[in-house]
Amino acid sequence: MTTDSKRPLTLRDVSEATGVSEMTVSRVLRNRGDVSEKTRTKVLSAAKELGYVPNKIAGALASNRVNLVAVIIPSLSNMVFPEVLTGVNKVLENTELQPVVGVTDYQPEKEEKVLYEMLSWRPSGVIIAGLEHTEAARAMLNSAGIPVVEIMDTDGKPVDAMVGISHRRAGREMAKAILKAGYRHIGFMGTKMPLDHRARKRFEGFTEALAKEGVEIEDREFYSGGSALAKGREMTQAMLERSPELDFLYYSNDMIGAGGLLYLQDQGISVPGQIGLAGFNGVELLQGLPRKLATMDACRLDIGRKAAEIIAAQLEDPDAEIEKHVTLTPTISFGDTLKRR
Amino acid sequence: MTTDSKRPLTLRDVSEATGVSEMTVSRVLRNRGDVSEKTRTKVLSAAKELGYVPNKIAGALASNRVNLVAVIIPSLSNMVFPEVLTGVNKVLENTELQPVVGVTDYQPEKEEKVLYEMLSWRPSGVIIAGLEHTEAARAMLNSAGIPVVEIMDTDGKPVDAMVGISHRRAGREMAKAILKAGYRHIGFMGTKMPLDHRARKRFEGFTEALAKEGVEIEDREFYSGGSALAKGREMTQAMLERSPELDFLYYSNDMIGAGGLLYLQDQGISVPGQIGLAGFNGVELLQGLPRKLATMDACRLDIGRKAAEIIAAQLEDPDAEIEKHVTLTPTISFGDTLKRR
DNA sequence: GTGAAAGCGCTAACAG
DNA sequence: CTGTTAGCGCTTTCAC
Repeated sequence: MTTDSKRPLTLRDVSEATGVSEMTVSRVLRNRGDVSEKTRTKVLSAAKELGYVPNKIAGALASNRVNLVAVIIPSLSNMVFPEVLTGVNKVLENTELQPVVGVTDYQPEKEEKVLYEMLSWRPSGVIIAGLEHTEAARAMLNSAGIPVVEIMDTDGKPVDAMVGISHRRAGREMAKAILKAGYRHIGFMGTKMPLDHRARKRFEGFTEALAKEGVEIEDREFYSGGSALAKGREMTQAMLERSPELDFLYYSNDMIGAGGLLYLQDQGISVPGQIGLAGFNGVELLQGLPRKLATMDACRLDIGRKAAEIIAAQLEDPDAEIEKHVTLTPTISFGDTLKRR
Repeated sequence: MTTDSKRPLTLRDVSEATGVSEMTVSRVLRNRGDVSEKTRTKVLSAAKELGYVPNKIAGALASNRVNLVAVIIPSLSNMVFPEVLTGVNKVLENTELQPVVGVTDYQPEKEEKVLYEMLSWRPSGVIIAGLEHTEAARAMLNSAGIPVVEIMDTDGKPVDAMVGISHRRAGREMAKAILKAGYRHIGFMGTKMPLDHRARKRFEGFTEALAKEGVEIEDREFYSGGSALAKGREMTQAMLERSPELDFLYYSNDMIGAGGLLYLQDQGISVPGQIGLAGFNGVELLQGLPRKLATMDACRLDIGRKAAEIIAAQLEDPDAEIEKHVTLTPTISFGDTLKRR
């Protein structure tokens, strides 16, 4: 039976209960070294009986090994990072490693703080979103002496390794597809987030590719807070009332794009004939909407997976030859809202 | 400057760099006890200069204090738990405590494993979803000697404290509202998840309240995997083709409900006149859909907040009088898909 | 196959 | 205000 004593049990308790030395108990519990089958079962059953739970704090200190991987992301509330986490989990499940998540709310200072907190637990590796960090954060990553993978974005120089897509290129590709389909009067809607560097880079790539063909964005609007779907509706309505000449709307994420799509349908406006639409992300959630929004897959699952693989591989063999710059290529899906050519 | 040495710095390094004893350095870094302003600044600047990051592993072992709260939830991928986490975070941000998240995928064995892993880090408290756990898990929670709050559900007996809503009652209330509105031919759609006890309890409460008025569910369907929105469409179509006499559809979550709503609109079926609809959860995401689905708020943010408050209060003063059974009352919102009476 | 001793990096508890 | 001494619970290392 388990007892409800105040003090958690220690190896010593198990040792005393079995008459086996602490050392051997430790060996049994960790499956390390040879232990006779007899003592092994004795120890195991005693540990179970007593309800012994090992103290990883002490173990980590003594062995100087912490099987934790810090995963630092900006947000949990838009489905893209949870999906990255799923990818990370999938890979780490097959190892001794365990992810620990920290959230920064897109604030550099908070990122710095979260990173500091996490590093103080001496994790075995760090997976962190983005390539932009405070100088102090970069310094910490540099001197931590553990594998570091920066994820999501590859437009920049990583501290160590990076896995992601080029958001600049993603913006460019979408612009090209839109122009190729014949649209010329383009509006843009996105989040009001100066610190979302990836959205910024997509936007830059987008305008750059348009400019190359002599096209400029004719209207734009940014939002913050609230339900993205509703905001998409509102912004789309406002923009079309203001700029009725527009024939294409590019949204910085699929949720507001979906809101726009629903609005246009309500209005009986023909999509993609009269107006074309595109978003970004490939949100699976939206499958099932009356019409499929054109979008671009951000490879979130693969990013998480690959990042975890790099960490795991590097810990397994620090001298292994590992590809440290992984750029995935997002695929564009035309859906029902962007004419094909 | 920070150095890129292999070995992480220790207190001793800072001590040697300043000529101040380790103990005093420790005091400065933790803001504990009186230290002269002079040594204080000297230590602080040296620590910063060297890039010292404290080792919480060692600190925790020595002080027998770990400022971690284990938060164990079934899933990250449906927006309800991230929202609970947000509530937890909001409260813990104002304390020394830090949440660490574990995910169980709705599997009892995995829950047991995750719990074991987390307890082995000797957290200061546990917040865990649901009241149903394996016997071993319950034993661990019992003997951990730390505050435990079971969340989401209050239909059962908690190990220690609980915060949530009564899902049985939620199901009953919705049934009553539906009957009161005059609907009599009711179909049900939900996830195929024998282990989602809360969905099960809602269903039980629902059928029970119907039965009291002599009404039975006339058709039902369960799904698993895939995009909920799309599944909602498909299931709704299938069910209405099979059972055209239905005048109300009750969905176990808002996403499939929204899919159903979109399908009915496509078909030009009048809602809530010809058919009424209701979901569960109050997903903010869906604001912005052409019509608002009737639903019931699950109080997710409040649950997270309250649970964290209980943990924090209990740690601050173990003898404080704390309400350990908190039942929140979900409010029903009729939206545009359930006739009012 | 098993055990004894030493310490991981820090902090509690004292002593000055 | 500052320093000294003992551990925290485990694992490493070496001895048997």
